[in-house]
Amino acid sequence: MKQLTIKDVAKLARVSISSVSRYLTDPTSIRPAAAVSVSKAIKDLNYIPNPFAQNLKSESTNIIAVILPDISDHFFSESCKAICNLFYMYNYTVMICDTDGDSGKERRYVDDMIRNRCAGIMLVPCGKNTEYLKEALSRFPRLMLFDRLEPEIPADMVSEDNLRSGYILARHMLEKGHRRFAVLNGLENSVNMHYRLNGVRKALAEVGLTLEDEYSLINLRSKVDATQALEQLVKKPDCPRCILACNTHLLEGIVIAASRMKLSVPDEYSLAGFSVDDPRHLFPFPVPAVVQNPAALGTQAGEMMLKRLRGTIKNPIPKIVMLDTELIPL
Amino acid sequence: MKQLTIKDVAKLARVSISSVSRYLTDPTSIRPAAAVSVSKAIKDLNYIPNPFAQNLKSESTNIIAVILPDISDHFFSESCKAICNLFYMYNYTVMICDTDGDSGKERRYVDDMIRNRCAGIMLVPCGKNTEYLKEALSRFPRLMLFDRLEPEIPADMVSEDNLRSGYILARHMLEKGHRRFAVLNGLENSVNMHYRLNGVRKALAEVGLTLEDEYSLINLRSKVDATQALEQLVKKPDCPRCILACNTHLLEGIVIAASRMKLSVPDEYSLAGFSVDDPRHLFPFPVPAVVQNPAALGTQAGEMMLKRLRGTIKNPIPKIVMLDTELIPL
DNA sequence: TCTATAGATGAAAATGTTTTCATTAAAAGG
DNA sequence: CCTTTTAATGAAAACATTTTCATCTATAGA
Repeated sequence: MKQLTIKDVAKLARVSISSVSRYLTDPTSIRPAAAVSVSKAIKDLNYIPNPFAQNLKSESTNIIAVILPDISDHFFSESCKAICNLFYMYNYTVMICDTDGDSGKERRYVDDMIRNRCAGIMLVPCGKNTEYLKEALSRFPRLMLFDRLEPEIPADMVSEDNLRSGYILARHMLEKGHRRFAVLNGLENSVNMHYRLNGVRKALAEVGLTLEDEYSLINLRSKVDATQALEQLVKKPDCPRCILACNTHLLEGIVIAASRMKLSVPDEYSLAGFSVDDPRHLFPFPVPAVVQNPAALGTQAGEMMLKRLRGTIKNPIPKIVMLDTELIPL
Repeated sequence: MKQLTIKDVAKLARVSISSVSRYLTDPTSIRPAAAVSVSKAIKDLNYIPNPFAQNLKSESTNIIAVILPDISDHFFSESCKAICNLFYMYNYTVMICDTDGDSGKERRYVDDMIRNRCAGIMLVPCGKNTEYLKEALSRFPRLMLFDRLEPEIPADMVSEDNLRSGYILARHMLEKGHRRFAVLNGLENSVNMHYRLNGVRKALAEVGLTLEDEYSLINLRSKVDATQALEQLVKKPDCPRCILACNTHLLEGIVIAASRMKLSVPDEYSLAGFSVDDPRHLFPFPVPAVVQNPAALGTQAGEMMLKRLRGTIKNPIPKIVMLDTELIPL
């Protein structure tokens, strides 16, 4: 079965190929009578224009590539959903690529998408070997980053203000009277982890305190890691009574541990941290938390991309947007 | 800046266009000396073949479309990740489309992807107005369903065996001596919800029991709904002591409620249900659960698609695969 | 009624590839 | 050394569309 072409439509409608093409881009651009018969021919034949032939001329697609480390992470999947919803309204198609945190995959996806002439690329970099991005940007300027900042890369970026988030979280617990903290952190090579930890440190420093090395744990990779870490921590005779978990997974992990050990929260111990979802619905006892807003992040980043696509922002200098997060207090 | 074409490469390498094209598909198909100079020309010019021109001839892409109701749902995002990983190995690019459970969006995405000549479509139907799929299948046979069965649609399908899952879950609790159950269910229009509930009913029927209408709740849409529902339930004087939650979200919801009310689980009340993640890591007390395996589902479905794409399965009759789930006992 | 102008139309060129086909060059066989 | 076979090559056609340009038709203005 041969492919149906514009030629077949033209023949059936008894007009020229050009007229059919014109009808496709703007039905009012041809004689009404002709428009009717073209329209009928398209329906009758069930004709669908070949997008490759179209793109071959127009030299661009309406595909937005979203490239990120882990689509199964709730934070990213929520961001994605917001991005998809936004671009759906503007008739773009969103393509999500999961790099698994592998810089090789990331690079291949970026190259692939540039080759495929996508309209724009929204990237959450994995954080390793990001040098190639400079070269990619020079070939393809419609590339932006979100969630994770890469200060060296001259691209638009949208991120939550993790430094501030860490700061206000620690401030809040200080105001509650806590003086000694244990902090559970994610992977060492994560920019956001560093910003958050530095935020906490800054708040402590302001009141003349420092974080004890023994109680600043890094490279915890999962809920289970956090559960086990807390179980170990509370065995120590002088364990701090305020435990901060610097990402959602770790916070969920220590809440499970606390529930299991039947710790009295927030009386005996206080837990606090970062959470993607509202901690008031998520946990059995009160846990103050900085709630992240992945949907807002996705929407903001998407809107920035849209502006670039439409040339609303003429200034070619990269723009960096930091989003506020909200602290749900005790 | 004009686009760099194969012509430029040919000129620089002092060979014909055809030779360059041949080199691109198989470098050994031209004289070694020529191959070297073409290779050098490509590098020097930083030439990238135009995929639209390529596709225009070959009339297909290596894009797999995954269309599903909610990418922010952990179950689906895990499936997606598995699908992405699988197809990455085979040099396909995966395109994820979020329909938001809207049949209009779903339909538009399916049409879009067919128009864009994707290699295959993997769809989780939203369950409403699925009639259009028959027509779509007749135009485009490389369309399959996963996770949710649509018995009327003649397409390949891969799904977990939800009837059996509901059955073994209820069996397990019957064996533990329970006789009266409360069951919390998701949305009424979900096929899977019906299969699961019917599985539970079947197990009860086998020992001469029936589910009390008053304790079979449907249309619970979220964790919070489930939390509130359990809080109401336990107020009733004759509330069953075994509470089943027929999806992950609801199970998490009732666990939170039980923790808050400090119910003694599993002594005073027994909770059980369906869970995407291992309940032993997820909950503070023992909760038997049927663990779903979204990654396995994605991989199985992806492999079936791959077989169709390569023509390994010649039989055009749709194939239906049901995956086993595992019960993590008390 | 005739001319000027605007709008609609179709032929043909252009888009960047792959593939076919005829030709040439080289290698193998006698 | 000549013939046959094989391999490599380039010109040109094909792919399905958009766009340019010249032509034609009809309307408006005088």
